[in-house]
This record gives sequence, structure tokens and C-alpha cells, in this order.
Amino acid sequence: MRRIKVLIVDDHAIVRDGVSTLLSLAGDIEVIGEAANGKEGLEKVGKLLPDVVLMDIAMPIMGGLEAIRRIRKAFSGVKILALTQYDDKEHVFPAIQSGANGFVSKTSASSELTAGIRAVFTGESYLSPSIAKLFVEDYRQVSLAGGKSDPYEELTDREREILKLVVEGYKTRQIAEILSVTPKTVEAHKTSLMKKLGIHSNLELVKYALRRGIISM
Amino acid sequence: MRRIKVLIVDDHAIVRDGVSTLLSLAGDIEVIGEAANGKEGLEKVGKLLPDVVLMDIAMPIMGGLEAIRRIRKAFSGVKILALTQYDDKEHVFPAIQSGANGFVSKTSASSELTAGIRAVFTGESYLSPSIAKLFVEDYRQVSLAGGKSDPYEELTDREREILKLVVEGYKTRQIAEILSVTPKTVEAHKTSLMKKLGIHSNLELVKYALRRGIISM
DNA sequence: CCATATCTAAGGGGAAGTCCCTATTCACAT
DNA sequence: ATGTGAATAGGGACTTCCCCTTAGATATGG
Repeated sequence: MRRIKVLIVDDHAIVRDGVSTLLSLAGDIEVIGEAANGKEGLEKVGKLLPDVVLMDIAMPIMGGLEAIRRIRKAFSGVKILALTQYDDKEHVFPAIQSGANGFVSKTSASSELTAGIRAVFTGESYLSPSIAKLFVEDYRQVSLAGGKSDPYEELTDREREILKLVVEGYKTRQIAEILSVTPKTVEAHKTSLMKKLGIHSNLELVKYALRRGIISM
Repeated sequence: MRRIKVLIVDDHAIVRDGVSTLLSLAGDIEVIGEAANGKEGLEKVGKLLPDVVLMDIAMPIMGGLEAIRRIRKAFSGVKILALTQYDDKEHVFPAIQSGANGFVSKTSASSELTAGIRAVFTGESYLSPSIAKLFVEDYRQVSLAGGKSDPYEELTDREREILKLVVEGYKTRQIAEILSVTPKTVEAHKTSLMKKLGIHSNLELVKYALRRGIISM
């Protein structure tokens, strides 16, 4: 089996050398190049055509996020594993949104690095545990974290039906047509369900629905 | 160091035995009990007080999701690692929403099972690669998948500022006060930014903002 | 049979949003 | 200097949203 070709992009030479040595110990991985910033990384992707790019986020000249976006655009087949010091939402989510296939924290064990490289190489993703936690928590209802029971259970079937249509973007009049009732009836149900959920605007309703998984982005 | 106490909940005896044997091979994990369905699992959690519950999702009597919710409610300190056959959104997201700390596919290597147990035990999360992929893809902009460029870049600074405030729930009048301009000006910017984004309602705006990571749930 | 809950519907009203316009000021680039 | 884009502001018309009250029909359970 061909070895996985990896390009390391990080502004610290020490990190590049360390990671490179580390990865060489894994039989199925081959470090084919290194770059010290996003700009250089982007160029080397074109020249060396790696399978996986190991990309540090915080870098001068061209930041990791910008580099990820450009690599995604120019070489859509290349997998990108982001590497970062910071395990918080503000750093991780933008990285994923810019097109990274996986995310590994620098505090992770070295085994996670190889696991991550193998995972993204095969088209899967990898999130190291501290980062997986961010995703998982973001998907959980806040209400569960708060401990109080969810008033969603109090809704009647009709109310759930209307909630769904509302957050999908249908206007009151359209919903009325779909359900073959008058707009006034739709409003009545909507008022009722909003009262039950303690929500006072369409906007909060959308956020609630996304949190509950009633609709997805 | 004390070993991690694990309770296995799965309706297939074969799976329970196999997993139990597998976990026993790891020195730091101790299987302290087994249950064949959610109801039995819930009872045993109370009796045995495990550190981690390994919970199958598809079960008769009491499904895994319901069991997870109840364990979360009654024993908030217990970590739950969900185990499933199916690696799709429809199965995974509801499980996370019901309170699981991590998610491992049955198709995963056994090393992932132990990695997952250790991660959730220490308060982190674990998502096996095929499942991490679902999360990652859900967080990426649809526009990247579609390939078309994002009109967000076209927005002026003022428009971005107002977009943020709008989706955070501020009314036009409040935004006007915050920025020390008239409501009419805020409306003008809003109209302009909505036109650029091709959006025609507050509701879509919120969805867009969530997708873009401008706000979080 | 009665109480309760749900679904239906309507009237009225205030607040907010949406969609037309026009217009001034300022900065920046051609 | 002239144009372009951005930020500012307003008028007017129309729609939608949110809240309040009331009330008949139907079903469910005690």
C-alpha cells in the first residue's frame, strides 16, 4: 500500500521537525515537504501534491484559515487536517467552516495525529477529544445543560406542525393554505406554542428549532 | 490509578460478551455490569454507579435515546458513550441531543472504543471518524459544497455589523440606539445586505448567520 | 354527564418589518 | 472634477408579526 504523502505547514521550525520525525515513525506516512507559512504552503501543495496537509492555524504572512480556503478552492481533492494550540469555539469552528477535514489540538497525544491523518486520508474526519467536546456541546440543547425540562413536550401535534412550517420559512398565509385553515387559526396556534416555549419572536423560534434539531442548516 | 467502571447496555448478548472481553484486555477499564435494554440499563446505573455507560441506540423495551435522556436526568455525573450501527445524521444527532458524551460506530476499530471511553471519562468527547465527518460537514457552508462563491464578502463593514446585531435578536430601534443612527438608516443597511445575500426574511437571515458561524446556538 | 384540552375562527390594535422612492455628505479613485 | 460607493436619513404604503379577547365544535377521560 502506498504511503500517505503529508505536507507540514507551521511557522515554528521546531514543531515541523518534531512532527516530521514523529510521523516518519509511522510506517504508512511519508512527510514529503514542509512550509513555514500559508503562502508557502499553498505553493508547495501545487508542486508536491500531498494527500494530506497538516496545517497550523496561527501563522504570519498568510494565516491558516486563509490558506485552507485557498487550498480548498484550488485543490479540492487534498485533505486538510488543522492543527491548533487553542481548543475553543472561536478558533475551531471557523477552521472547519473554511474547509478543514479534521482538527487536532497540539495538546493531543501523538497517536491522535497519525489517527487524524489516516482518517482524513480515507475521506473521513477526525476531531480530537477536546475538540469533539465543543461540537457535541454545541449540538446539545442548552436546556439540558441548564437542567430544566424542555417545554417542547407540552406542545400539541398541531403546534409542532406549525412550528416546523414557521421555522422552515413559510409565512402565516402560506401555512394557512397548506393546512387548509384560516391565517387566524395559524396565528392562534403560533401564539400558543410561543407562550409554551417562552419565546417572543420568530427569530428566537428559529434558533430554538435549530437547537432542537427540528430543522437543520 | 483507579480503573474506569463501565456498564454495557446492548440487547445482543453476543455484542455484550465480545465488548466486555475486549474492554477487559485494556488494563485501565473494568466492566462492572451489563444490561439488555434501556430500562434495565437505567436501573443498573443506579445500583452500580458506573463511570461510563456504553449504550447501544437501537434496542427494544426502552430505546437507547430514551435511556440516555433518563440517565442524564437522574445521574448527571455519569458519562455516556453511544454505540450504533448507523453512521447517519438521523441517528447520530438525536443521540447527541439526548445527552450522549460521545459516539462510536460499531464498524469502528476496537481501539476507538477504549479511546472513546477514556475521553468521555475525563470529561472530553469522542466521535469516531465516520461520525466526526457528519459534524464537520454540517458545519461547513453549503456554498462550499455547491462551489459558488459566498456573497458575504461583498458586505460592507457596517452591513456586517448590522447583520450580527439583527441575528442576535436586536430590534431595528435598538440597533439604531446602539449605533447612534436613526432606525431608517439601519433599515437601509439591512435592506442592502439582504439584497446582496439574496435573502428575503429575518428567518433566513438567522439560518444564514448560523451557517456562517456569525452566531451560535 | 361534565370537565378539560384541542382545534378551529374572528376582531382589533400596536409594533415591526418590507419595499418603493429621494437626497446629502464624504472619501476614494479615475 | 467627476463618478462611484458607502453611510446617513427620511416619506409613504403595504404586509407581517405579536398580543389580547372571545367562542363554537369535537374529543378524551373521569
